[in-house]
Amino acid sequence: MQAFTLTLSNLGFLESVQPAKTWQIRLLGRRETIADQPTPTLHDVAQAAAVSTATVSRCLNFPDKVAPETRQKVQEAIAVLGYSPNFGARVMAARRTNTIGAIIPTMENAIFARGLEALQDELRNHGYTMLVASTAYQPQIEEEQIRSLVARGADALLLIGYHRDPEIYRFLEAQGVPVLLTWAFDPMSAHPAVGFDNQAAMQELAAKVIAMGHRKLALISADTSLNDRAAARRDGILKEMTAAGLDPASLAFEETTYGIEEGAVAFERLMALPDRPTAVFCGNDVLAVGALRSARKLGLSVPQDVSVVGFDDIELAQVAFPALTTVHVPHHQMGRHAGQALVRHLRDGEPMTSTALATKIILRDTLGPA
Amino acid sequence: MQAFTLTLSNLGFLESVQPAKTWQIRLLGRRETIADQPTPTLHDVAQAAAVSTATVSRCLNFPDKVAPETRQKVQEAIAVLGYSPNFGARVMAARRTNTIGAIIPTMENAIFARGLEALQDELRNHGYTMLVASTAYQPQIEEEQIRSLVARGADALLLIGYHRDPEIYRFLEAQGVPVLLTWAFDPMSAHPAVGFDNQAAMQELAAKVIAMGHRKLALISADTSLNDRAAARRDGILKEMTAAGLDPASLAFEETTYGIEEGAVAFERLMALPDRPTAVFCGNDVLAVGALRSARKLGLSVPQDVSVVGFDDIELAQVAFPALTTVHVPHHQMGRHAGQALVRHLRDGEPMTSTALATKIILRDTLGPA
DNA sequence: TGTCGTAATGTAAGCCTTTACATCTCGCTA
DNA sequence: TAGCGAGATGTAAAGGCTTACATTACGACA
Repeated sequence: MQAFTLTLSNLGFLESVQPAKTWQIRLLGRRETIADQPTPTLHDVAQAAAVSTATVSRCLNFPDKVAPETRQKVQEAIAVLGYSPNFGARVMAARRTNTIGAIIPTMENAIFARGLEALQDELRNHGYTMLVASTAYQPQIEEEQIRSLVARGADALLLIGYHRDPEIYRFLEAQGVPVLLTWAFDPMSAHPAVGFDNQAAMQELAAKVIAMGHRKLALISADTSLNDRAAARRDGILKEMTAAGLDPASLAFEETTYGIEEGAVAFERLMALPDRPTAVFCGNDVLAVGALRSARKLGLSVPQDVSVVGFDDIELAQVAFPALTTVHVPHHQMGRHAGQALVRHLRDGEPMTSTALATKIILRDTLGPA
Repeated sequence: MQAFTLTLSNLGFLESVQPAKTWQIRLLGRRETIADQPTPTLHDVAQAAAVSTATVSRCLNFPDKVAPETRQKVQEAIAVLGYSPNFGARVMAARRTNTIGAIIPTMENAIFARGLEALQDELRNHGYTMLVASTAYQPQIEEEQIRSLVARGADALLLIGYHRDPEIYRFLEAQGVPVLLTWAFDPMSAHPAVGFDNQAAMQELAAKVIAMGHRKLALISADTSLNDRAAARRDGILKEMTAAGLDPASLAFEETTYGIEEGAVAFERLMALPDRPTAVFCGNDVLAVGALRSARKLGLSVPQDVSVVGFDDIELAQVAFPALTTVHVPHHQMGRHAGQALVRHLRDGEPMTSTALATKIILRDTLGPA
């Protein structure tokens, strides 16, 4: 496209010509440059290269299927015209998009970032594009995003956790869009998932905490009615408390939204309790870091005065001071596995496989004896 | 779609019928459910509602333009069939997507997360969808993502920083896709941007640091050849050093990739220098937090033994210990402004407006006298 | 030299919407 | 009662690409 568009787009004066015209172009809906150059199409390329549209298309999609000299000509034409295939048309004709949509609750806090980056990497290597959308933990935004991504022809969707309106699963099935769930793993569910058992992981941590002599426990969690991971983690604690002969009802429970500030506030409330807990579980590291900050402010030392444990093992955890004891989630591995499952399903038609990954407790400096 | 697809998708036995057929369907490329239900189209809805496709389309796009009873009928048909408009076809016919693409260097570290969330929010409120892609700081992945998003018909693009192959800007202009740059602001550039002056901001911080008596300065930065923000920040320090009569060449300079670990390693190298710096600038908070961790490990106290300052003021900064002195970037405001500029341009045809936002130095606990 | 197979290329249908324009139906007005 | 305008709906073209199928060219083989 070099010479050609260079010339054109650098004729600076054109930019001030006929502003009204620019507006009209917009009304026409045709995407054109200010110089009224319509976006080149396959057809234009074909003409420029003196071949048929089919050949150009093949050049783009199956380069081996066309003779080297022809390919050469076509590529030149593409370069000269600055051609870029129209995705919409392409999708419509081919009925596939090589696109996978990932919908996550939030982009803040980097909770999902690492796994997603791994997923994108895996998908890219196989020619798929990943599109991300976030929902701010709001179910109705999630539904909107799901519909949007489906309408955009996503070949498959990656969603976080199990909990959502059954209606949505039905819609997805009606639309024939495969779904892979992640960040959770429920052996009882029929939906394929690549994740880990939130409940078991938290239970294991709870066992460790209780073994340290803690009897007065607390939990700062995200809204468990909307977030199945949070609920499962809570249940893990409750289960272990029961197993250890503790009254599950004695768990001091704070529900809040994710955020450092929120974690800090919840922690303060907990510390103001008459029968102050000696160990505070946090639904994730972000909340835990808030709790840590709050403890510092209250003049409580961790873990001498109170133990704090998190979940996720995001970078924050090792940077926090004191370094946070938490549950390590294999984010990277999870993203990779999910990508592989998706690709195998889409490309090779294999059934989507579920995988449960192991978590690991990382003992750092915030858990001590009661 | 309720009743109908409910029935169909719940006829569990269908799932085991003719697996070979499923494969064939995939070959055909037609997205169908296992029960061979082709995805319903506008046409199907029109038939079911006994109206024309135009009417259905109007129902979807301009509900007021159709009579209430007709609308009712159509909506029922849509529900019964589980219809979802085909985005590709829609884009092709309407030649607009109401989609804005945002391409960021990374999703890790939450550097861009906050601003993006604000952007998405703003766009959503005006009926636009934001699509995010990340580049892992690799120019050629960025180019790929740009082309991909353009091909997908993004009505506009939001990119980070100025620095990229001029060829790309030409391509974008040839395609008639407006671009808004952000996270940077260069009054000299012709490209519209909503951001802040990285150089001036860092220079201001440098002035503060030098005023504290520091003479031996160091900088841990991202690759300045690929990242104009990093380069501008470095230049801000150099400029202030010159202004203060310090030799800019005396700045101990460590280039590394972004990451806590990387920051830690670079900091260690710096501390091993014969003429150890007393103040270490970090290109961003992530690196700074790494430096802090490293200092702790080396037994150096901050800011008594060495001062450390960051840039960005992401959440990490206030959670770090000691709390990090850094430059506050108005992420949220930036996202909102960017969204507004984009919407005004796209919807009202206004020229894209540039905005320079103010940064602010946040004095916390990591900067002390030399 | 005629036939055949193969590789390269061309032709044209079809994918699903939107929308300009045409048509129809009413209820009014003159 | 004829004529008119407004509102509701229908008709059909267009939009850019892929791909099944048709065609062509050409070398090999009998």
